[in-house]
Amino acid sequence: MDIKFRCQCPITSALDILGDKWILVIIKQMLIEDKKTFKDFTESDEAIATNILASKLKCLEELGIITKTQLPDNKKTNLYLLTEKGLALTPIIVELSIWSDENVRELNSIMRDSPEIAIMKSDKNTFIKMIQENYKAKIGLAIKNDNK
Amino acid sequence: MDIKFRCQCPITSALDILGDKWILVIIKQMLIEDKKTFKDFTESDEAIATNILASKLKCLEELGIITKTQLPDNKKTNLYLLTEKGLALTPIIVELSIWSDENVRELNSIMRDSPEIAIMKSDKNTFIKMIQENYKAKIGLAIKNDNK
DNA sequence: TACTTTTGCTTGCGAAACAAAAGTAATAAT
DNA sequence: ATTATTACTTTTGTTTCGCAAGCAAAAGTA
Repeated sequence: MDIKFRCQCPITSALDILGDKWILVIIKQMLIEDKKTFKDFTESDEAIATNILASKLKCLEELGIITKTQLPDNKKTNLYLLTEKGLALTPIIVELSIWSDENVRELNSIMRDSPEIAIMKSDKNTFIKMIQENYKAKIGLAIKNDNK
Repeated sequence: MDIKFRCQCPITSALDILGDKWILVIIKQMLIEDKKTFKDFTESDEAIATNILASKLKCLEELGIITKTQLPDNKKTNLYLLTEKGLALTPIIVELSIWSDENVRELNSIMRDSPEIAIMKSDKNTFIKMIQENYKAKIGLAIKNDNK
């Protein structure tokens, strides 16, 4: 499962990792939809097939973008959590959000609006930090309490 | 060549358009590597196959992200240029650049550094505007002078 | 004017990625 | 002990990708 890089360009190299239909969707689900178990992901709106999910999670783990951990009192359920490298993708997710709001809505009639879009645009940096701090707080809880 | 949107999520909808191996690479080549003809693209480092290139250009045109125009004094060579919708992808390209510099370099030993990365990080917004203004100036020239 | 090259594609075919459904093995709940 | 849940794997397609070749129109050259 080794990544092949097409050339020396940093942007193209980023897309060698992120440039597919699912990787950034999975990151988004973890970051802002609170998904962290295999089952969480299978139940999302995007309806990813389980074989694709398994292979993408493995790939993300190998790249150091997520970690897979077991909880002490549950040997079945694995927790998939973003690393710092994964959290660092937040600005990209936010920019995708903004571009989509302004340029994709006209093409997708059923697209919902994000209520935070105005805040997001007016103060991008604090919004990014907010999402990241929020995520860190949540995974702290998840590990301590073993909650769903 | 109609796009199918997976769900109502704005981010996922953006990735229904941008989430593949080539779309953002082509945008990057136009935006910062000055590529604008079919031949320009085929000669790039990434070495895209011509059938993929043709289909992606068509798709981008249909989505209103690029335009295809002929020059008055050259009936053979088409010019592919970014629309405002395409130019609005600049922040995403810049964020990919930054994430790559910090997180992909360790995985791709042959990756080159961008000399502008420091400027990019220190003043993101002006850098984005600079790229966009630069592009607009260039296409103005290209249309007036019909230069290579 | 004829010829050669360039440009912008299309076609055909094999390989890889993606997708739907079913199956499995380990664990947890009843 | 039985059933359900979770996290996968396997199987069987389908779609996308990628290479090589081919081709037609326009442009350049003799």
